[in-house]
Amino acid sequence: MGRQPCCDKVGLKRGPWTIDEDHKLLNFILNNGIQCWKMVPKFAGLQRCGKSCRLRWINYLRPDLKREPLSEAEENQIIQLHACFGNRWSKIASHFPGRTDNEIKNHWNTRIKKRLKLLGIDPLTHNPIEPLNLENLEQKPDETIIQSNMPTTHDHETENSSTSSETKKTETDIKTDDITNDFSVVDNEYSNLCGNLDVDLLSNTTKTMSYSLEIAESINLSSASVATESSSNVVPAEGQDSIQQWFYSVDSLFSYGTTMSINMELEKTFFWRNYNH
DNA sequence: AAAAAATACAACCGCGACACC
DNA sequence: CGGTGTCGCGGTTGTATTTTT
Repeated sequence: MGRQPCCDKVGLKRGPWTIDEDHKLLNFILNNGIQCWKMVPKFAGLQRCGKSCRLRWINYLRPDLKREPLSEAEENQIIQLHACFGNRWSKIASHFPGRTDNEIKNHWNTRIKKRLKLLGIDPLTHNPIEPLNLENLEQKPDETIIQSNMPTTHDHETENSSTSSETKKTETDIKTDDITNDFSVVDNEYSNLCGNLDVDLLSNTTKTMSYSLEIAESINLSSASVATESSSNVVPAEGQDSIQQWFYSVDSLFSYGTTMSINMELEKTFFWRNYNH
């Protein structure tokens, strides 16, 4: 037995709203508020279903909506958030007061996707669009790929790298059995670290990650990607965030092209863990 | 100037989540 | 605890407008 439709569509009007309908709906909601959308059309005198009324209110009639077109700054922020959240439009829209998820979704589909393609970036994965590197595909599983892209403490010339790694391990209570790749760096090693870090590969291969943040630093990443199709499947472990959530939580600023820069707050020790689940 | 194609955006549809009974 | 109703979300479609041929 299938679910019943949300409303009886017989006799209900569809298609574009008229000015008169808008006035009725607007006046009703301003005077009575919203208790139950199903009841709204009935009491407002509209031949519409509640769902249609809700959509019209949210996307068009709400008094707090911004009417002006999305600015370039907003567009850039949408790209950044899309890299973090994927097609979770309501989540993205929640960062833009006065903007709707529908508006942002439409803007993405009609403009931003083209803009990214012109820049040579795949709007789905945020990866640079380039031919597949078969050599890379033939590489061994996760840890091999990541290790080749992730710096290790001996890549850096500091004297205390190893000690910081050991120190950090004692600060976590994650089961080490699951860990296939650990590293940590200290203070001013970030530029080296991130210059070699391929975030895209990491998001494809890393299921979960552990991190901690404290001191303001600025780092550069060699790849302009954080979120990918596969990374949308990331399942955060208890007490941890997915890679997308992590990048968002540190308020990253992406610039598209061959490099991506991120301004973030980092702890003295930046600790990255990779798991095979 | 007219037709065709492209674009932008409003609106609809189906589904999952959640609350309530 | 399962059934039912409502809401909200994301994908898709429809249509008005603009641009191109």
